[in-house]
Amino acid sequence: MSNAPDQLFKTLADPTRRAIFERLCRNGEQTVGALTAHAGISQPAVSKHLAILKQAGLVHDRHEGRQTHYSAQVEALAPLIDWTSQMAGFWESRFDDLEDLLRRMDQ
Amino acid sequence: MSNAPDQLFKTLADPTRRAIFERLCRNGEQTVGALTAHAGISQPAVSKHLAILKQAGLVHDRHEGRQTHYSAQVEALAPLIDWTSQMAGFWESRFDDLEDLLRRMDQ
DNA sequence: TCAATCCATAACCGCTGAGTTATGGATATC
DNA sequence: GATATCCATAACTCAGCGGTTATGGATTGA
Repeated sequence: MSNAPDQLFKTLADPTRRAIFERLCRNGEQTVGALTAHAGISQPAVSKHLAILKQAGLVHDRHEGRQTHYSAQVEALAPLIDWTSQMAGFWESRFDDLEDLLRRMDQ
Repeated sequence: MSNAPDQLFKTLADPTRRAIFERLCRNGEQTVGALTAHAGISQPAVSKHLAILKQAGLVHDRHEGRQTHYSAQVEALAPLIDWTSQMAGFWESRFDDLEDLLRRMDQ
């Protein structure tokens, strides 16, 4: 089982899949048919992308008759933000260590 | 040529490559040999990962004799932060009346 | 100078994954 | 009930990518 940022990065690495997610973020809930109309690929391909996005928690599906409505779950991006700020934090703390070292050397 | 977030996502999607980047963030500048010692893969594989990280602007290399020192460039993560906050922003603004109207007109 | 070390590149290989077409189940429409 | 539509899954293909070994250039040390 992969950790959260790993799955998020892999899921969002594909441009087509990211475009679908972006569209759901911009325009809100969409049916598979509407998404397929703009994706430039076949309907099964879109369904597969949606399944992967759902697996990553990035989208939510709602069944209504024979259509399925998908919507973005932006909260799922949280581990990505965490990872990024953690990396920046490591870098910053190293900088702080250097600053601290230089300050002590100065005395 | 792919846009910035696309290259970042693809580069960071590989766990081995991301581990190398994380190590550089945590521990600062490292030689290829030091990175290879912890990566669990061959030295050429590490060099290839570093080349891809460099291509994405995520690392910087410094040649010193026969060794090459690599260091993380956390600033390169900026487009990732931008993209994430943009997605969150779209999600927020979907409750705006004008955007909602435009969305329904588009369908 | 000769040998050893460090790293990058080349050439190759197996697997993953994104796309396709085919199909079927479920729902809507006639 | 018959037909059409929406979507998901199955089966398959093919390119790209991450790994390997082989090799060589550059630098260091004996």
